[in-house]
Amino acid sequence: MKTPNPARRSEQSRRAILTAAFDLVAETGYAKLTIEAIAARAGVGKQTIYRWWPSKGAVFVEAVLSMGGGEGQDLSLPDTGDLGADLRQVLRAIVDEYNDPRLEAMSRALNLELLQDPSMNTEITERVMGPHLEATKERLRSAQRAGQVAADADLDVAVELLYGPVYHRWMLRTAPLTHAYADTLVEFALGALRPA
Amino acid sequence: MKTPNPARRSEQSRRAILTAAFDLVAETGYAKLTIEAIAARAGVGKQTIYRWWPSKGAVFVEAVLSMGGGEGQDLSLPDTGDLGADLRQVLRAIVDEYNDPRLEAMSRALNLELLQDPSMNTEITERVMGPHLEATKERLRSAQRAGQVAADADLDVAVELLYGPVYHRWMLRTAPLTHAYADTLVEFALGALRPA
Amino acid sequence: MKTPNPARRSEQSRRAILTAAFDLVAETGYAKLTIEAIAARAGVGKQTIYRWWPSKGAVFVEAVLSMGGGEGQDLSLPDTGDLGADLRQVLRAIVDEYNDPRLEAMSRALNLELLQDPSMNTEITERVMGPHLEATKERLRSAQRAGQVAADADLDVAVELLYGPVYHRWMLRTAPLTHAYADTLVEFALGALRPA
Amino acid sequence: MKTPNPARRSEQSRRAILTAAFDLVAETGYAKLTIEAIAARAGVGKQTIYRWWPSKGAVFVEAVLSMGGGEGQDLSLPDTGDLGADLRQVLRAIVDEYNDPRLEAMSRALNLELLQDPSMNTEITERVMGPHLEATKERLRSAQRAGQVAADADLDVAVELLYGPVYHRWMLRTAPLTHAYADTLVEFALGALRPA
DNA sequence: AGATAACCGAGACGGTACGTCATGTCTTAAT
DNA sequence: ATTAAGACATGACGTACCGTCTCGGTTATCT
Repeated sequence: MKTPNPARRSEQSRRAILTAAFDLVAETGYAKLTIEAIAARAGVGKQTIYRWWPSKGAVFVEAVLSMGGGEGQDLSLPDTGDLGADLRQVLRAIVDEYNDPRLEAMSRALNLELLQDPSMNTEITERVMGPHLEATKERLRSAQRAGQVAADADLDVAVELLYGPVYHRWMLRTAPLTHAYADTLVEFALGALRPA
Repeated sequence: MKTPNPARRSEQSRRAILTAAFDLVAETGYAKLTIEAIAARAGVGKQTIYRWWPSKGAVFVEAVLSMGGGEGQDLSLPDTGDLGADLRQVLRAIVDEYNDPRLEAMSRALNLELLQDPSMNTEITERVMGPHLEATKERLRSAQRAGQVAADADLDVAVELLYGPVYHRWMLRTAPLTHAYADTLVEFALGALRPA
Repeated sequence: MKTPNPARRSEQSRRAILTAAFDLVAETGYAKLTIEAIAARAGVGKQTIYRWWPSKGAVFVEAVLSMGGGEGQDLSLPDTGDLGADLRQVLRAIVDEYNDPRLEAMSRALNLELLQDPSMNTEITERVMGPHLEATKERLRSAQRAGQVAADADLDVAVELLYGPVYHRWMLRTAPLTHAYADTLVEFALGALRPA
Repeated sequence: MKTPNPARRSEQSRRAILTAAFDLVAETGYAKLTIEAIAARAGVGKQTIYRWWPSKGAVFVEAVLSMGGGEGQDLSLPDTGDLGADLRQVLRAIVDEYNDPRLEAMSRALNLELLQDPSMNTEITERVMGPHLEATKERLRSAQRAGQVAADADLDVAVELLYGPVYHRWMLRTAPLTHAYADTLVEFALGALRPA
């Protein structure tokens, strides 16, 4: 198994493959996504996929990254001074995303890959979810400076306090994800984080 | 396709299938679990599996339920009067479970199935995870009666406040799951839930 | 690799495969014969072919045997008492076969398989060509009894003296295969075999 | 597709390719000979092969011609005056060649190519086998002049009478190729060819 | 001497077929 | 009627080569 030379790589094929993968998931679902289908749809030989990606999961993750927004955008949270309002806005947006079937399917697929292939973990966590978590942490840091959040609060945990419950409810479908739920969560979080 | 008659079902085959499925996951991982492998290991015809279960996920879930503890046991939390201590004990136990490779693999498989097959959701959520959530809710209700938790707190959300973060951290592997982390979580939760 | 159980074998699939293989060679030539094409044409899974035959060559040979006349027929040469006339008739018939594009293609394929796969040799030699050689030897034996052939002549070699040259000329295409050529050959052979 | 300019052809690459092809057949057999393997072994780009040869068969034939003796040598048969002795010597040598695994493999490959690719026929027949046949014909012609062979005998057929049977027996493996067999063949041939 | 072609090595590309694996359906014999 | 056994059509897997197609890097002529 010799390693291919990236300099000679066909950018056209690369894009065709990512587009095909992304569209196929949107159209038929991740379960029916196959390397053969991607290759056929992209008008590409299977080997071209196997040459550059280790698994269909890797193709999909890269497709999501390069299609869905990409990495160049600004993910930072609003900072109006009203921490509660700002967090409510973000959590409501997340709830909305989970309620959008299209985005929900992508999220489902991403999490599935996370579970299936540990080697994929870093890729997904750091590049897809990480930035959002980091941005939220930044907003909390700002609030900390403003004295709205306890100075000694562990902000990594604080972020999980906000997102963990939504994630839990989404994964387990224990109850519907509503704006009211988002608001309740923010209220709880503020209670937990408030300075002594 | 006629529905089979459960009265004539071979209990011996049923047990052999569940045992085989459980052991195979433990030995080779859920990814390599196949109907054919289960049938071969159990010394059973493939049809016997297809006759009684809709998918390999269903076999696995039933295997986990019947092997791993089952449903007959008492899941209720300790109630020493010290809510913080009781919750810490539970969260630490959960953290320990996630750190046990054997149990972690099972949890992984269960969540994977959850993501893959929506029809499996009720089964898994209600029978595997539900009881734990319910027991925790019960303990919180007791604390509520004791005035340690705000009377108007939404206990469903309160439970998620405890488990959501651990779950989030486990799934995303953002940071190690430690007892200290469990304790921090309990502290935050108590802050969020304390009466006004 | 477990050996399959011939009792459960589908006779219908077997015939469909052999027919498909035979027809495909006739239509597109042996070079383009693939297992996939046979399976597709026969409406059969590839595995069903791999289960029962070791190679496409084996399928083809069995196809030729079961289609092209089969083994049940009488291959014995005419015995009019005039050895020369009888042999001329046979050699002319062989020359005609080699000149028939359809039969020539089959012969080509058979000989190709012979060269390619030594394990196929016995099968082809004994079941396809052997009977003809044996029948010819039988006719020569009769001539030997009639005193038309030297009593001590090695009949195996005698048979090769007749067929070897035609075969050589056909394979190497050194010159056209005509009835006159067949006659010349018989004349030479009679000269070589005549009693002292 | 423009025709390349032979003047600029790299002699070094040509030799490397032929050597690689020849050695690969000797080492792994003709069946496993691929253009890619030749190119890799020769340290040559695939295109260089495709530029100068129409098929791997053509490469191989040229390799055999340029490696195995070549065309410059004297193939003429001994002419001691004793036709039988001279022919026996030649046929025994041929039998020995067929019994040498190395040479046998080459012969196998050559005949396989003959069968597979009609366009290769002239090349192989005329350049590899033709000279031997012609030399033998020349020896017979000499014998004809000496009155040891019938004046009206068709010498093309006479040559086939000698080589056809050996070839037949080799291809079909109907019986072992021995010196005794070679001698018998010569005896038969002399009987067939003797003047009336 | 400098330009400019051709060939060269390397190897990526779209394809086709390979031989294997698992799916879910089916048939058979036995219990 | 259920079972163990396993053949079947289907479809995807990951690999091997095919023959074509760029790429830069040498030659080797031809201005």
